[in-house]
Amino acid sequence: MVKQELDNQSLGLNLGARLKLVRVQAGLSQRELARRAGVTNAAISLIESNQNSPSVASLKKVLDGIPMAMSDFFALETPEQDKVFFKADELLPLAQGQVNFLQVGDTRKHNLQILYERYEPGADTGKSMLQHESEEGGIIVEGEIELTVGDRKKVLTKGDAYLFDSRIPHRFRNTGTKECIIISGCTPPYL
Amino acid sequence: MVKQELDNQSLGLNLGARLKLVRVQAGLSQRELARRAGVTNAAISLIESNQNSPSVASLKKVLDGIPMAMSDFFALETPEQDKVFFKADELLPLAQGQVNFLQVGDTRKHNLQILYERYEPGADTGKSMLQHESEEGGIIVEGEIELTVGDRKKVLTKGDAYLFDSRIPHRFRNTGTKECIIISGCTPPYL
DNA sequence: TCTGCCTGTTAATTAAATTTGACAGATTGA
DNA sequence: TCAATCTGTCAAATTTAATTAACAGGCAGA
Repeated sequence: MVKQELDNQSLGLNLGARLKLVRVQAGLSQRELARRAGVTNAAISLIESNQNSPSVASLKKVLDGIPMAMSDFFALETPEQDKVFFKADELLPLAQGQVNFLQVGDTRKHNLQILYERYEPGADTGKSMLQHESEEGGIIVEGEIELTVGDRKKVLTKGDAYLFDSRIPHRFRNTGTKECIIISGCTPPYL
Repeated sequence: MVKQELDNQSLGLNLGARLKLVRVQAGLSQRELARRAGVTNAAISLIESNQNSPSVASLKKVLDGIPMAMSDFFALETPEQDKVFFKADELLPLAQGQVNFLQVGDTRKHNLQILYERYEPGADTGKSMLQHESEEGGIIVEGEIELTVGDRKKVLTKGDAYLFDSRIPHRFRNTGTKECIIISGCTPPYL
């Protein structure tokens, strides 16, 4: 079986590209760096081609051979900056369980949070209503959801939508028998 | 067999202490962080007790559960800052082979480099003489070494010492039959 | 055109990280 | 006090990283 590149290039760090960048800028071959670092050249080859994710100890040894500090290494800019497009499997899981949230991109760099939300039948954001300093809205893509906002309550189905001030106590509950999928936005980001 | 703590706490990063610090400051238990990060609580326990060195991918997942950026994590100050005392096994290996150098501390934070140097019989820093913008000196602790500085050459034995301007071409060669141990200093740091 | 030496890659093995599934201690509420 | 639930730890099984030992391509010098 052919070895695959790691999913999502190790969760958004393009570790391989980063290492190759600093190695080449230091004017070192894989073998020369390996010798200085006390690891094998194969290890460096595999890291640079994103075929494995080195242990922190290994990466430290490698960077000591450059030499470069871990914090500087991870502070490096990479082509991943200002990412615009995201494959389905690149969305960041925020919650896992009966309620499932997948986030688009990095909220530390944006003022808008876009979520793919999945509620299993019976899933509920809880009796103690949510409240935060944001505005949020969304459109139901699949199934149905009972949404309570303040003293108003309504069951929304496929194609329906909502938009409200998140400071008003609110609650989502899947009262249907199928899973419910919602695409939503929130600003500023919550969660 | 009882599992040991990793040598030298993963080469000077106190990864376990760092992680515990940020986890506790985030008000999370090992299990809660594990759930958010999508790893097992055992993994976090082992990392915090320095019993393994996580892969970069794992550490990224864990920090995403905080959340915290890799660069910020490694930029954290730890009790390792301004380290004054070093156990024998905490010295940093710079060269491995016939010639063996162990460095005291981090030269990026100091202007003085202290080395434990070990030369096997026949070991030689090379015909192409060394030359760098420093001053260096040392004392022979064990065995004997032939030192050439410019046009002067001498065999030094236990208790003997040297001190010279490193801009003068120089060379160390173990002409004896036992290993030679030297403790040396160099400023500014070289290697 | 050879030989030698460099580059990076890769299959198979070894070593290590991660999960699974348990355990014991501490705390909370009935 | 008992049960339920939390805390962190750990041994065994599994998965993954790291090493070893090869390979092929490029390039310089004889």
